[in-house]
Amino acid sequence: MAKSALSVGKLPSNPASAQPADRTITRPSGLVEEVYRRIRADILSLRLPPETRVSVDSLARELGVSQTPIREALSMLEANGLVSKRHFAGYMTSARMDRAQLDELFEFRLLVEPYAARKAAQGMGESDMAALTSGEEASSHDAFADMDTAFHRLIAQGAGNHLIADSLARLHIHVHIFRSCFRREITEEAVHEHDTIIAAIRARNGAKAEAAMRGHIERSYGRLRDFIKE
Amino acid sequence: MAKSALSVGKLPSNPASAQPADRTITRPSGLVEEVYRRIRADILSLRLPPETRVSVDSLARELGVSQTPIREALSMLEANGLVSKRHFAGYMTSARMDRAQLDELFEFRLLVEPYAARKAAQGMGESDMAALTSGEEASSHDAFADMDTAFHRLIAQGAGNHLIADSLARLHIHVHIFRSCFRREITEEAVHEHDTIIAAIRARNGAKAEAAMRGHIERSYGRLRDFIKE
DNA sequence: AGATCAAATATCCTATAGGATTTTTGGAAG
DNA sequence: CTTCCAAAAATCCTATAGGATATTTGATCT
Repeated sequence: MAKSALSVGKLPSNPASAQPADRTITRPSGLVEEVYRRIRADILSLRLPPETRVSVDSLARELGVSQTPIREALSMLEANGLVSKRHFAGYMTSARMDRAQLDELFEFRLLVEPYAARKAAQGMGESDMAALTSGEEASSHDAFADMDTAFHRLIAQGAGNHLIADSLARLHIHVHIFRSCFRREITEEAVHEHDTIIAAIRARNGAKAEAAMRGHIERSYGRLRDFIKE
Repeated sequence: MAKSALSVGKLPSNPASAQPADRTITRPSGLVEEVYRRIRADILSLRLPPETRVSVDSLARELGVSQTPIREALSMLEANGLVSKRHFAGYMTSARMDRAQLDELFEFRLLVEPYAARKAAQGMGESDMAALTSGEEASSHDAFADMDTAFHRLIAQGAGNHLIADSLARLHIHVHIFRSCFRREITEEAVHEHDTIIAAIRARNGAKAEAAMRGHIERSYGRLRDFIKE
């Protein structure tokens, strides 16, 4: 994630990643980032399920730090839509997506991701293209979820537009949470669809990549929609 | 802006707005929100130009509050991409868009806004549609900038997808800042283009609205691009 | 004059404390 | 048994203080 004044929704990137032989001086980078990542990880892993109250005091005691950095981290999480705040009542993890939100989310993905796939097929770097993996070798649902996130992230980045990559990354967080609530999704189909997309991108076939991505998202929507009765 | 777990990028909405006869008890809503809006307004009005250092101490003295709420507000602004932080060095307003970022921004708008215009034409509410204004009666560049923001916001909301509305709103902030740096833009053309779009939407002509919006954004890009030599 | 380095200042980051508000608990009345 | 209300507990919100770091200033040397 390159520097970008427009790189809205700053998810503090892991400092230990993507720095092959960086000669920069080690910057402790502060407690806030660490607390941020900790809480964010807890939300993504459902250790903090949706609509769970998050107490500043409790977190301070649990993590052994004072309230100030925790409040800052929660403010950032709030700006990123992972928690919500009520005045004098504290923070709470956001509610799980309902049907209407799922619809909106996939409408947005359907608008942006096929376009991103086309552009990625046309201009993606060779190394990133080689790193694409369908998630076939995933050993668990959690492992597949992570590989799926990486798959879509790589393609979004391959489109060469930070705004596209960032907005899709932000949305994918909620897909991840939603999926984690229902562990019965069929991953085989998704793996096959991923393979089709990878093949189109490796062939530098933009139109085919776009169509394959569109189909993948539509089917993915169908697989997820059934989990909501409403 | 309706409540939405996905309503990422929470820009604390003005509490005095859009509450015609609300019977809810007055919630002071805290210093943080007020500080947030104050700093945000200062950035948008160029009272805090791009790449200006923002000192927590100075702000605390200037606003007469302690550092804690200011730090929280700045954390939110950072998550929204309006300021950036360097550890132990403080906050700084984000840099003005360069050519590459302008290109990415308008590529994104060109992808999303025409689609939003089509959907708005098909399903927009009558009252919102009546509120659409081209900005003809704007008396200054600043006034036109605000009306332009409202114009695009109404259409984005008319599309009925909070994710679309939110992401476009966030991007438009940067368009606003960019434009404010160069006050020589021709607004007459934009007004005319707005009128074309309004006519198409009022006629419930989705295809025409989409095309008109596409043309408007392309021309708007052309008008803004000239301000960057690089 | 320009560059270099050290001291002084300004600022940031985290911790702690006190007042204000919400939530919960417990008991009494219907 | 349920409902309602008051007191207690927990929690939040803001302010202030002290240690740590970056930035600036100013003097010295080449």
